[in-house]
Amino acid sequence: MDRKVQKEVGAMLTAKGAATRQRIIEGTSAEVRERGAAATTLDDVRARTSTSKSQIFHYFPGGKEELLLAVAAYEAERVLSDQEPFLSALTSWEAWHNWRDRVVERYRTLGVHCPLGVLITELGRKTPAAQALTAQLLERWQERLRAGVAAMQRIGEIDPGLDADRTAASLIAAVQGGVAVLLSTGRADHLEAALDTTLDLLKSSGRRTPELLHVGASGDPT
Amino acid sequence: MDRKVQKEVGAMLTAKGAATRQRIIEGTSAEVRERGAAATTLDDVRARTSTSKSQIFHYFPGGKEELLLAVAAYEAERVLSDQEPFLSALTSWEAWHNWRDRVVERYRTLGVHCPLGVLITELGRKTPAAQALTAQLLERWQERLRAGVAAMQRIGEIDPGLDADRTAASLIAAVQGGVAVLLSTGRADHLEAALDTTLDLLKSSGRRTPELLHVGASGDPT
DNA sequence: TTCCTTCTGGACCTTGCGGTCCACTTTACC
DNA sequence: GGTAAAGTGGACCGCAAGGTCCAGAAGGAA
Repeated sequence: MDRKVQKEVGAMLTAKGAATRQRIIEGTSAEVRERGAAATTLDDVRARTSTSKSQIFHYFPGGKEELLLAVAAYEAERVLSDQEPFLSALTSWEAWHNWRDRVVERYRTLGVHCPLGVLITELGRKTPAAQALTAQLLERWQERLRAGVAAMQRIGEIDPGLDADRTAASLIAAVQGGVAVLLSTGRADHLEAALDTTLDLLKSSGRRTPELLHVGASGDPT
Repeated sequence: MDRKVQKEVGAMLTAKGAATRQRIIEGTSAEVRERGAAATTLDDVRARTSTSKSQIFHYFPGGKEELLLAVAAYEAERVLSDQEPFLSALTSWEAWHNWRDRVVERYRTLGVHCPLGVLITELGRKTPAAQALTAQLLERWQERLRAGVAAMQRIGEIDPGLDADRTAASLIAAVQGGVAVLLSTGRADHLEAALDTTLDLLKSSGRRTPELLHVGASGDPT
């Protein structure tokens, strides 16, 4: 078996080459988080990763655009994996709250340096490829949430009359909106409020189903 | 009385000057909506507004940064005024739905060319002045929504136990999140879903108050 | 060892764009 | 109508930053 690794048609990478390529991606990723995509220059990347211009263009012939796209894909993968294991097992309210806490804590820590936010807002609008990548990420994310909602509906904790996909969409919007506000003001209040509010709706919808009805305790938002 | 208009200390504008200044702002605003702030060059502005470099720097000595800040302020004003008269009279569910329709329709029309989104995401992160402007806009917006929630609480349509400010915050997040998704995918589904979901929660919370209790009809989300 | 491919370093080119300068015109007030 | 301030046009500058090129080093298969 060949020790060289095939990247795509016609492109071979040695172990050393693959390492360099990865180093460039991760260095760029860090740079983008700190300064934004537009403000990140190839010279910054070159300095940070101890490489040279020729290497960047060797591994990313499309130049800066191709590099940023690779970084976006790299980050997109992390967005979902960072929410595990909670995201894949939203089968109890405890799991949902753990997920909520994970999301809030992650973005609170990242603050302005949210990788996805940066890439979505700076790349998504111009590059069709980046836009497709974003759309695909959101779809996968939403599908996980939809599955979680459906699971809760099955055990009677969420009103079966609700549209699971639409509900998942509004959860996505809650997160994205909270992050948007966080990015522009530095405060995570909206993120928490939006998630809590939406989760409260889901909880109370379950309580309202006939067989489990026990009204009176109107979901305390604190 | 002087025909010249005082702008700030030491700066006088004739009617002609004021008109030119305004033309520059509006032209830049349009350019930014179409291409983004970073991609908008002073030459674009110059061509579009039939002016010259010297005029831009005459009216905005701080260069591009000052110009964009002026545009941001101009747009921020429009964001709220575009939601009138609904935003200031959220005293019935009809008013709330009219407001919701106005927001959805506006952003659906604007699509990728959302002025606030562009400015928040491209300027907010770097310029402290722009960030302050954004924060202030969100605060004013949230205060209007908070007042609306409080009004509905007073007439028993929303659970008085809810934190009005926190609820308003989650509505803000719903809008911002929907817009964020719209910006990166071109679809307004999330915006609608998030607003509808949140409004449903508020409605059902009112229904749950003791004196108005008539359970069974679990808020149909369609 | 030999030969081919991949990898690396860095000088160099090109261009786009923010910003400057200065001469000239128009407006406003006396 | 004179004069000073405000408004206007456009040539020009400097530099940052993306991108090119080529010579040479390192690595792998025979």
